[in-house]
Amino acid sequence: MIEQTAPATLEEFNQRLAEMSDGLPKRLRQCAEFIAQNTDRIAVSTVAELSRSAGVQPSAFMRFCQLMGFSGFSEMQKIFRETYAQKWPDYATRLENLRATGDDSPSALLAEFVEAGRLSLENLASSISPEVLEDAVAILAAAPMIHIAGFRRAFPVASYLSYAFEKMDIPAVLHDGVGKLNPRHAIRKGDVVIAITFAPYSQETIELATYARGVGCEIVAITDTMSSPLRKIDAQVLAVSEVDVGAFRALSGTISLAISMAVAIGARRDAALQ
Amino acid sequence: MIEQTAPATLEEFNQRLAEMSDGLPKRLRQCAEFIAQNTDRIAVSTVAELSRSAGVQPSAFMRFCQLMGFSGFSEMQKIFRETYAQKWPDYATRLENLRATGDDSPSALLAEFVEAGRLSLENLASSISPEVLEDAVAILAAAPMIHIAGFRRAFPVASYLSYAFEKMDIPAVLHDGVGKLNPRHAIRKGDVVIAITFAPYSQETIELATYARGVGCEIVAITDTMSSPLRKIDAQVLAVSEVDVGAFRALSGTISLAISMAVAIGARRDAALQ
DNA sequence: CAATAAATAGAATAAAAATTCCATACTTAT
DNA sequence: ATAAGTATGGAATTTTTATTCTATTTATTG
Repeated sequence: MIEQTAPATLEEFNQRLAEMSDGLPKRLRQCAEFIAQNTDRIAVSTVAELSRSAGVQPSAFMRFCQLMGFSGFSEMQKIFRETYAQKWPDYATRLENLRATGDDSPSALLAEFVEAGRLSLENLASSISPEVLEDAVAILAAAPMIHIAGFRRAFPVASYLSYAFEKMDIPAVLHDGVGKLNPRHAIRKGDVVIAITFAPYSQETIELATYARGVGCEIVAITDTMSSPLRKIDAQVLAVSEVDVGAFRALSGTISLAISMAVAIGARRDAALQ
Repeated sequence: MIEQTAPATLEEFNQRLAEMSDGLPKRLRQCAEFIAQNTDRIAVSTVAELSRSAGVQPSAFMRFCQLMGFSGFSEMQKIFRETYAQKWPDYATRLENLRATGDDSPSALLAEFVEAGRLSLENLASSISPEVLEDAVAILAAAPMIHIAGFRRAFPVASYLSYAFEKMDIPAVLHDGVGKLNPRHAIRKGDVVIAITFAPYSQETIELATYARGVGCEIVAITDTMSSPLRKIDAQVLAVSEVDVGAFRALSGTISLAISMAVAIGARRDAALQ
């Protein structure tokens, strides 16, 4: 055996695989070829599965792992599981570590939020179904009046929606709770309500949505995946799972979803006028 | 226990998770919440790893799997390992797919905003200097009172800051322009103003900041790189360059910066009390 | 065409992981 | 305040998975 150091990254792994695969005996070559074409399966398969798919014995596959420079299959699998896990790091643990090292500098925190934001955006891209979004936009584009409800940490999202609708001359009311006025009289049958709330769900939003549903309004909900009460009132639910940093979240995903929706509604209305 | 059929797809899984998570005892709720936010790690982790990250015992985690309708963890893991292969052509491709559904479809727009948000966050991470941020945090942590000014599209950021400060018991006032009252009388020497504005710069924010500077307040500005008027009044400037999509922007970078700053200030104050 | 080295298959063993079980702590209702 | 019913933590057990060993086959070379 010539090489001793194990590849530590995906790049090194591929390079190693390429260098190695000349002049390999039959079964080992089978392994190399199979892996080259199914690299992604390493993370989620067992030796037995992979070797069977490659048409070799488990022991042959083990020898292949060792030739690649790893002590065995588990060590090789590790780099693939970690590469995968990098995209979904465990924030609870990472914060724990950050605190442990005493590193609560503002820029370390910023890095956390940036990373959390990026993750939320990636989640969003894969979790929002085009159909559900399309339905929500269709409902809102047809609304004579849009009511926006979102308090506490959902309020920034609500206010940005309100800003966007104003810019595009779309009739919308932001229910902001100023003066503790009861806003219900403004909600009429046929209007549509955008309700934004996350656990712990704010009572005002739920009540407003429930009331509106009662008088025959459609509800578009921006909420989280877990047990949102808005699911129970037959709302069109857009689920966003934001990644928290400590007790706060960056809202990146939620705001992106909201603004996309607003712009899509604007475009839909413009089209309808022509 | 009422016997339920196990979810067979990701959608069914999420649905099940949502309907289940009401009235769950503590540990099982911890499992549910952890899994809701870390669904993708199921494929590449062991029960021991997941339960440790969720802060529960392996046996609790097993009970959770069974409540979800599976015979055990392995059966649950199976559906994630099987769908893994389809997810691997990952983020780039998913965005591609989202875009492919049509040029002005809501999901294509969403893809644009997601991408813009990611770019902004990357920019932010590399363009904010740790020293400047540190200075801003130091100034704000020492302030007897923080005034927050941000209107129009900066208002969501301002309101989120206000929310965060309230949560952490930090004295702060959001100058929101309700009732067009003149807020200046509330600004006293020694207070600090956070001014948030982007081109085209809103007059109210500039005026407020200028006035405050005049009476001896320090100013922390969140603004864009180009020739912001706030640079002229000797403010501590944090520059964010957001990427626009059409006439709108996703605000991801700005909000992430703001919330990190707020949390850092909170930590600094807590430390000072001990 | 031996003689030797390399490669392989399959069984045996070791290690790790999942799953179950049970004593104990906690809730809830009376 | 107490008993009945749940929920929990931790250890014990079972199952699965990785790894090693060895007899046998296949290739290589003088």
